[in-house]
Amino acid sequence: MSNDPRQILVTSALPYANGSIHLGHLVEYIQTDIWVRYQRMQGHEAIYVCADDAHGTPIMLRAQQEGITPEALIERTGHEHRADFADFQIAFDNYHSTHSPENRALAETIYHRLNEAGHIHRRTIKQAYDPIKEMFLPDRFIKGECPRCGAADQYGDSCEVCGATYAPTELKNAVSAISGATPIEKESEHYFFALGDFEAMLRKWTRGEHTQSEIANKLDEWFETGLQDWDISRDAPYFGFEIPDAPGKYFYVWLDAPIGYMASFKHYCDTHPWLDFDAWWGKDSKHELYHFIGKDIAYFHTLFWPAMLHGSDFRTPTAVFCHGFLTVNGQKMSKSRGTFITARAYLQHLNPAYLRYYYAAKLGNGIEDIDLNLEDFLQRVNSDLVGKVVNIASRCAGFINKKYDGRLSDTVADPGLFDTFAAAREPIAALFENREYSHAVREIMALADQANQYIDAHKPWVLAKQAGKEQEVQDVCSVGLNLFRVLVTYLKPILPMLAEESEQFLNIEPLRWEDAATALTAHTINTFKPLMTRVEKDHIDAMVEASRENLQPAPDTGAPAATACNIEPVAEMIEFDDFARVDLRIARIVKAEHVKGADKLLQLTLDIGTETRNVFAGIKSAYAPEDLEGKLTVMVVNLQPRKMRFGVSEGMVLAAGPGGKDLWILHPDDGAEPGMRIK
RNA sequence: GGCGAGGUAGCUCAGCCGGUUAGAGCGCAGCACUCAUAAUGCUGAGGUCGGGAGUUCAAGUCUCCCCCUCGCUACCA
Repeated sequence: MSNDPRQILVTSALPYANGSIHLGHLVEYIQTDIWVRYQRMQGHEAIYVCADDAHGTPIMLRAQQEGITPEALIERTGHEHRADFADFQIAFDNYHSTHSPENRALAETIYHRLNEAGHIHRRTIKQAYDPIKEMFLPDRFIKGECPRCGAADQYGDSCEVCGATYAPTELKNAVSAISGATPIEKESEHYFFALGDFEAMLRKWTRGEHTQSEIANKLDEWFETGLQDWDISRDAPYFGFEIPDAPGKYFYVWLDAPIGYMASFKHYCDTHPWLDFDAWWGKDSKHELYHFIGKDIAYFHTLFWPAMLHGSDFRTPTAVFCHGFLTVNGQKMSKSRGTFITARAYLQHLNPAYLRYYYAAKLGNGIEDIDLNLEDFLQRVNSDLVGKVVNIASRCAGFINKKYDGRLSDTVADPGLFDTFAAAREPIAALFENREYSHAVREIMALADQANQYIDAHKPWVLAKQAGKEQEVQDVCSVGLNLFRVLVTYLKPILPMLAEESEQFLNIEPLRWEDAATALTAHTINTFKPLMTRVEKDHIDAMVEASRENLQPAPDTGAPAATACNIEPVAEMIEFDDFARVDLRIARIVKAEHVKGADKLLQLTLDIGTETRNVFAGIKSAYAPEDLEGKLTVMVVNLQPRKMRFGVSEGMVLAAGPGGKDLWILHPDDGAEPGMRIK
């Protein structure tokens, strides 16, 4: 493994400055960090940069909601993010912000170059506009009734009840989620990036082993669909960078976000003058550039981003590495289940090393999702790390410290076994290099088993009681500690803190990968202190409990739930006959149950006197099934049955409220009976 | 609906180009040991490899159909 030092620039995706880092984010940062630390241990120059993604409508609105400036918001979030990452030992060389002078300059440069080369087009488009807020509305900020199934409170792009997709303008009774006003259509000139100009280049690039095969497949699909122009401008008011010579037009947040990688590196160069920005980002750069991202943003990183770079005379990435999503206990992270766990909530209860190890033990180089099974997490960490690895040091150190003054033997008593351990550094290195961490961990733990078997076979505690066996005891324990040292070397990218404390214990310089090749002999170590304690079930439970949200879920992304106090305007007048067409009845909820796979639905069985109806109602967020059973409510009985994903809904129950927890179904006064018509 | 990934022991996962009685770790049971953070070692139980059909001398491993899970997507990036 004595290759020439490589120059490697590595990035993780930029977290959005609108929310906290959570366990899902950390999959990526831990994955990247392990890779970077591994490269550094190999003696390569690996520079790891990241930044907060600070622009866009959600940030602007969130700041307004809190009554602060966007700058203040992103400043605060930036501090929070940095602290979270630092505590998880994510070893960024530089952590910057997309709202920075470097990013502005680079975004402008790239834009100018693309524009001069004719890759920017201008076109007037129609968009929904909030006349009160005086701003254009992104799809997610328009709510209304689904044009297909009539479900209320749907976003402007798609219906979460029936799955229909549509333009925001098709939404019925649409309102701005920001002001509650009815959006109007308004024209505006937008700027587009002609992605199609780069099809040939992109086809070549994506075939060149710059992406995983799964992503390459996906790209083929996108090529077949055809590459569309990309809308890269947004109208004021917008928190971002104004487009040069285009007053009132701003770069779309996704335009300057990846440029943030460059900006962060540029900022780093300014304090590290021996680094030449152009040598890393220039068109003919020989250095390596890697982006670690989630599979959800592959489109941006494997199409837009290389095209933008290529079109503006910068280098393209060496590779883009995608990973899957995180599930907790086999399900999507959920606030009500307490599995939506922020980095900070985790840190308040558990050691970050546990999570780093567990993720490593599950991460491969594919794009499969990984599951954090909390029960498995506890057992795995305890038995592997505490029971196997740390135990090796623990069971040997006592003898060496007490009987031999901390002195290791002059020779390696079992060179064959040590060589087995040392020789593993090459295959394990290859696994780290290829991001096959789970495989690497398996190999390392297999070695740990061998080490324990060795100690068990030689039984120093028995020898210690026999006169004349002093040398053997020292030898066996010295071998054990040497094996431990090799294991720690291999685990160091994953567990830097454990490595550091072990280096202190072993009284050695920071371990490099090649140190695994040679043994420590005739060397004095320090007293052993427990290097890692067990995961306590109580702590996991406490973390989950603390993360469980019983109250109103906080608006974490997208549209703020600021509509609660907004009263919809009165709809247009109708005749009595129009109303009479709607057949409303008193119904008794005889059964209410969860719908497997549905996020928002409850399945209700309603007695309307003459028959029972099966109705799916989007009220799961507000009601538990058991609270509904037996109650009377009001339903529309002559609504066309609707085939839904989970079955046919034969009517609808009436409810009011903005959604989420704030949803209330109607109850008649005492005395009403199922089947009675409401008129 | 389309596409992608997946469905292998209780749990988490390996199984490359098809080839002997299907593996690992954890968990479980028994035994041993007591140096070690009740850690470790040995032994064992436990799987018709989602279901069905096919190709083959031979199929978790290839083909087709079906079922289930997850994700993306549905003119949106």
